[in-house]
Order: sequence, then structure tokens, then C-alpha cells
Amino acid sequence: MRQLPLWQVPSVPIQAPPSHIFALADGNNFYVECERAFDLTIRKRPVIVLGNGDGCVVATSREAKSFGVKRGMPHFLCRPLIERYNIAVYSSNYPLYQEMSDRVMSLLAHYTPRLEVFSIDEAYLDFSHLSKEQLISSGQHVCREIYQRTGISLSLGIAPSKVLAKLGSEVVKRQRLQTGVFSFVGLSAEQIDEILSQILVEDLLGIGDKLAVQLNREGIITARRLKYADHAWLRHRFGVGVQRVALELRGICCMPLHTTPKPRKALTVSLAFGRPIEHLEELLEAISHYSGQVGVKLRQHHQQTTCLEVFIRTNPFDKRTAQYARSAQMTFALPTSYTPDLIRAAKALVTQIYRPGYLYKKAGVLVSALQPEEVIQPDLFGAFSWEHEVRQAAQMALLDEINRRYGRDTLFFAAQGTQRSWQQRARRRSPRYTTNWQEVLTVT
DNA sequence: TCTGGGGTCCTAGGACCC
DNA sequence: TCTGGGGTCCTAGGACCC
Repeated sequence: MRQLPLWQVPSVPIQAPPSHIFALADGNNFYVECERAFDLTIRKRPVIVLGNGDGCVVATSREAKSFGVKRGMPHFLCRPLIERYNIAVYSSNYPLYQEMSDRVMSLLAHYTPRLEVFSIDEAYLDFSHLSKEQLISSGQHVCREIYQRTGISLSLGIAPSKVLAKLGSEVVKRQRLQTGVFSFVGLSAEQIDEILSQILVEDLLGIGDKLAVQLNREGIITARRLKYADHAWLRHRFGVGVQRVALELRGICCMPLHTTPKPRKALTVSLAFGRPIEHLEELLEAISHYSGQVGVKLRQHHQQTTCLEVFIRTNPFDKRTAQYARSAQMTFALPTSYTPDLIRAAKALVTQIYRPGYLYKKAGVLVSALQPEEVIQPDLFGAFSWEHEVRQAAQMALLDEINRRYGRDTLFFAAQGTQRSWQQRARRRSPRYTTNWQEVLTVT
């Protein structure tokens, strides 16, 4: 099916034969399964994974979910549940999850000519080349292989649009389909509508809390109702995003596959502190440290920035203390990924927006307008010097290499602080099985 | 005591230009 | 008494995703 420009889409439901077939492969409780892949003792136990600073829940196992632990719950609020049900608790271990994700994605690439890595635990596969008969068996084959080779189980939804494919993987989870696969292809319109009538709009890709409330107010509660709503009205009332979702429910593809990741446009390091910070000195140290991390990420991606922003804020959940939040930004005359440049700029901005008398809880450094580092645009006023540029690049390359070889933070800038008593600690992190030689899994 | 981090896209409104 | 109109660009804020 060709993709119609939105203004040409007829307002009646369309059942055209699809020419795109997507399969969404979704890792089940991905972070939890990553932990379980390395620790057999928690295979049967309920498990949760906590976010940065062990602040709140970012992933739950099926069992933990059934006991009432939800994603986003503050850790301290689910303590009683953790004790009552003997839930295993982990701090998040992103390097481990990323590594497992890379393994899964590189295996998935064997099963399709075109793969879109959508998130750390999701990927869209182009299945258009398969016959209708092959779709389900191929899907099942993928799930089996990935499980055998990585220990990660997948839910795979197959459909002519991304929104429906995502829904298919949701059906697998809800109905606990053992094969791991559900396909919309080949179902009658009645069968599809029957499924859609049991899905709430907020469970759809592209519809969040806010939009769901507004849609409900208009009487649109289920996916089926959204599918048959007048799309011109949807566009006018809710914008192009909602209209696309509705069209995708009809099997009309409005969200193409992106097989080459777009170069990222911005990059952030923002973290809450382990305790509230009051004094400028400590804020400067934290912001310098975050700037250092931004520099590392920029150079990893071979990018440079011209725009840097910092923000600081108090704890919005603490109703007893005075609230303050502010940000400021500046632009560099020349693109840079040189850490001392970043630190200097960030410190100046913080000094500018800092106000005494507040308890600061979080801060961040954001760089945007990123460009590839090979694009060098000498400025008009002669501040640019090749020699200077090359020397700085060499310094940073050496810094990064030392830290890669001997461990993070072997070498760092004094401004980043040596004690960092404001830093959060992750108390329950599992070993870095796949990314640190000191912590590989040992079998005795 | 304790409430995550890191992204993208879309829209509305203002500034500016001819 | 009359007080353009339309296009484009930029920005901030809001919504979404995991």
C-alpha cells in the first residue's frame, strides 16, 4: 500500500491489501530478564529494578507486578510489598542492559533485511518479504532463537502498521501466548475490531495519559472507537499525532521504518543528588562533573556542540521547602567537545542562576545543535587555529583512552571534585558481568 | 530519609520580512 | 476615518516514547 498524503486519505475505513508488514519484537520485562539471565536464584522470585539513586521502580517482573508494584513507584512506598513478598531488588545496571540489548539486536538483524532499533528493548523488523503463511512460523523461530542464545524472551506482534504491531505484542503478553507471536495479518475486520474493542486508548503507541483523558472526554475510550472516529476531526481537535494513530489502527502505515538511526540532536546529563545541596561550591562541582560526562559522550559519538544549557532545581515533591528552578544557556563561537570549554561555560551559567537559601536537589547539563566533529567551520574573526584544535583533540583522546583502559574516572578534572559527597549511590547493583573483567560471572 | 534519566516531535505564538 | 496579508523562522512548552 502506498502511503497517502494525509489530505488525500479518505474518511471511510480502508481495507486495502497491505504491502508493508512490521514485526515488533519487544523484550519481556527486559531489565529484569537481564538480571535473571545471570542469576538463576531469582528466576522464580519476584524482581524489581530501581532507577538512578535507587529512587524509584523502573522495571518489574510479572510476579512483582501482580503484587501491586508499578513502574514509577517511589522505592520507599513499595518497601512493605518488598518485604511481604520477598521481592528481589536491584539497582539499575545500564551497561549490562545495553550489552544484552546489543546482542539481541544483532541477532534480530539476521532475520530481516531491514531493522529499526526502537529502544533498548524493542525493535521493528520488516517482514514484508515473507508470505502470509511464513509470518507466524518465522516469528516463532525468531523468539525461540533469541531465547536460546540470550535468555531473553520476546513478545512479537505482526501487522501492517507499527501501532497494530505494538498492539500485537501486547496481545501476546495479555493472553500469555506461549509461542510469543500474534499476527493481525489474515484476520477479518470483525476479528480485529473485537480485539480493538478490548484495548483502551491509553494503551496505544502515541497516546499518553494526557491525550487519553481528553479522548475519553469526547467519548473515545477504546481503540476500536478511535479507529472509526472521523480523522479530519481528530486532526483538528488533537493534532496530527492522534490522527496518525487512528489511521494506523485501520492498517494504514503512517510511521515508516527508520533503519538508519538519525544523528542525535541533543544530549543531556542530569541527575538528582544523594542529598540536598545548599552551597554554590558543591553545585559547581556537580555541574563540572556532569559537564565532564557530557564531553565524554560527545566524543564517543564524534560530535561537537555549539549550545550549552544548565539547569538547577529544588525538590518539587518537598512541599515544606521553598521552590526554585532555573536554567540558562549560552552559545560557543566554535563547536567544541573539549571538556575544559564545557566546564568553564557551565560553571559561569550556574554562578549566574544560583540563588542562596534554597535546597537544590537536581541539576543537569544539556548540549544541543550538535554537529559531526569532522565539520569544522573556522570563524570570521580568526579565533580558530588548527594547531590549537589538534592539540585539544589529542588531549581529550588521551584522557578518554586512559579512562577506557584503566576504568572510569582514573583521570578527571579537579573541578569535578574528589569526594563528591553529593553523588547518589547505587547500593544493589549487580556485577558488571559483560563489561568489566573484574566482575565476569564465575562458575565454580 | 527516600519520588529516574534521556530522548523526540509537534504546535502555537511572536518576530520579521516583503 | 482609515490601520494588509501572507509566508517563514525561531522558541518555548507540552506531549509522547522507553
